[in-house]
Amino acid sequence: MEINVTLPDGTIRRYPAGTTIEQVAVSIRTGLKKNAVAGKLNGKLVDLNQPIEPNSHIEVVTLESKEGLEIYRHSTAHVMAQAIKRIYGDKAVKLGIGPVIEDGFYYDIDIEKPLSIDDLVAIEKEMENVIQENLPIIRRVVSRTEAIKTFEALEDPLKLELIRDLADDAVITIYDQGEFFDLCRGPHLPSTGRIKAFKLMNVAGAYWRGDSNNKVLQRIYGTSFPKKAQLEEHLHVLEEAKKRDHRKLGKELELFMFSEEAPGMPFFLPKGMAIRTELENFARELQRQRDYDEVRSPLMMNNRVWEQSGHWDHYKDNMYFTNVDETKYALKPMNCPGHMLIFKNSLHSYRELPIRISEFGQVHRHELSGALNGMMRVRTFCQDDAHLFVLPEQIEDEISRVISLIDHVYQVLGFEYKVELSTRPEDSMGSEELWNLAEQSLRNVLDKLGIRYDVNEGDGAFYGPKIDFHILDALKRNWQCGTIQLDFQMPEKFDLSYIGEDNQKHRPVVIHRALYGSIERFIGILTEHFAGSFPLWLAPVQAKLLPVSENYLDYAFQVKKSLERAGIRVEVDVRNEKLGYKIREAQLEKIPYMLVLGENEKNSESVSVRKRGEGDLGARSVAAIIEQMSEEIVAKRIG
RNA sequence: GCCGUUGUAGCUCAACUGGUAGAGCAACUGACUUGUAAUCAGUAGGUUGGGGGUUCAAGUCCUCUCGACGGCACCA
Repeated sequence: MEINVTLPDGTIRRYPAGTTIEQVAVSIRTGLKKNAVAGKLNGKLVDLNQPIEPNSHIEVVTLESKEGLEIYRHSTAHVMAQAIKRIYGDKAVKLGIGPVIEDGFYYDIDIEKPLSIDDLVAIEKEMENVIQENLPIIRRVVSRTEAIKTFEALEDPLKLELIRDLADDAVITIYDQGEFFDLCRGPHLPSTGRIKAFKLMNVAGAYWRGDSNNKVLQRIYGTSFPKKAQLEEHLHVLEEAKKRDHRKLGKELELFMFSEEAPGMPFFLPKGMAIRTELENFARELQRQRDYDEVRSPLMMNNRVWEQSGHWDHYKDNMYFTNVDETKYALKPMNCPGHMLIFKNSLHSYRELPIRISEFGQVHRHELSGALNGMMRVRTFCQDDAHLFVLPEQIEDEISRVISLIDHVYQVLGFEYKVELSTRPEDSMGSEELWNLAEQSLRNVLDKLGIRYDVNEGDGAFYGPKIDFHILDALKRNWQCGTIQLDFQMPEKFDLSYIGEDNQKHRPVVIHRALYGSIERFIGILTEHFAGSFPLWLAPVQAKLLPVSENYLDYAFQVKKSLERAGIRVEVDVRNEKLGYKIREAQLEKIPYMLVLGENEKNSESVSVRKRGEGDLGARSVAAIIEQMSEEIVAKRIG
């Protein structure tokens, strides 16, 4: 008997009943068999040896597709589990889950012996054996009782828990490969020999089922690729990321430091401070043009303010407290309450609105010790914060203005970005209608501006929904920076009002927003994005003067003065060293412009220009180089 | 916070199973007077993160503690 199936290109083919997906693949193109890892039967992923069904839609999944790669990696995870069981014993190793993740896979296992990186080598070796043996990977449907019996015999409580939680009507499948089998939905590669390039990366602790009340299992991370070259490339990218690590570069370039005396609290060194000041002034100027008023509020306020704002209820676990003359004070974790007090300091007419209050506000948040990470996750940081007090009918217009401001900032820095809308979280304040209204206004603005966005359910702030901006750095990593949050709660809590046209009191709406988010973190991101080679306008030292010998020091200081008068940050290498040596150092410091000064230059009021990334540009008059650099700085040109 | 790893000179790193802490760079001194990625010689630099313990003897072993790193959990 023959049956009809439809292929992705719409053609209908006839095959004998019982034909497998693999046989279909061969019939389409002989070369396809080599690349095929699984199939899709009516849109559902299945194994290659799955027989086709009458009148079904058939697709062959190859290694080139995302799904194909995931199957490939999933099977690699199984091979790893098998190798671990072979080495440490079937019953000594309890298997948790072993899913595919962004760049590879992991398997969570419960095993007495703490595994270290060194143990991974032995596991990799055994994996090679499993691959060499080229064991067929075979799907087997089992009944619930059969599954339970199987894993009871194995004494694996983790798998039993997973089985217990499967839906009543779930089809339970076990995949066999040689002596090894695992509870798994599949699909899988047809055999272990298909795996060509893999590497185990790391071991770490991880809570069973992601719950911190559960036991900690050992998680082994690995990755695999269809081709050796792809694995090499992946490892190379990881190397590159390591070289750009802002903690390493921050130390080498003397941007910032950390001390045991203040964990998670960065010290800005002069060079890092120069970058920070530039970033602040950039934002400051843009805000000045957009009618923001800059303020500064206290770092610490009476605890009753935080009780009033709701921070005490929703945020106290992350706050620092202290006593002042028997009164409880708290270090601010956010700037909003301070700005509410400023708004309340005077009476406001509807004519004044919108009022835009900005602050480079230093906040403190007690992050868990294990969460700290360089400048990326700290316990004190500066928010480029602002609160806009607006009339209800001004909401959408104000928000779109902020969006265009954020867009401008990211464009100048050369970042692509993605937008996310975060909605009401579980632990939220205020009525559902107000939340719905707030979420709707944010959607309206985004839709009106035609901005593509993802929705992040339940990820809003406790006082309101938000639009987050995620920038994409040079290594395509995602960082949440800018944010716009709509807030109907704070005005309520602080009883804010303005006098309307009708001479009555009305409640304003508050919009919280930040462009960089945390300046500390933003500098960390910029450091990695530019690999320490900051664009001229941000570079801590914009030009380094390199006198060829001590005889030209006087001339160097004269040129330095000229550059400084033009507002250029400049240093002179006064050391008694050879030119090559000075160049090497300046190069390692990633200085954008090196200006060499010797006899010729001194005689002609000029400098020899060596530009970062371009090399020797030849001589130029002092006036000309000032002109060139100033132009580049003002334009905020990137590289 | 949890699991694991880790901490040696300003920096980067050595010191076999317990047996006198060492190198390069940087710093300092001197010579050289330098032309596009490292001139030469010399000098100094340490309670091995901190406390306690085992031992004839501890950088090394045990224990407590602090920091950092890789994850997990958390991230208003």
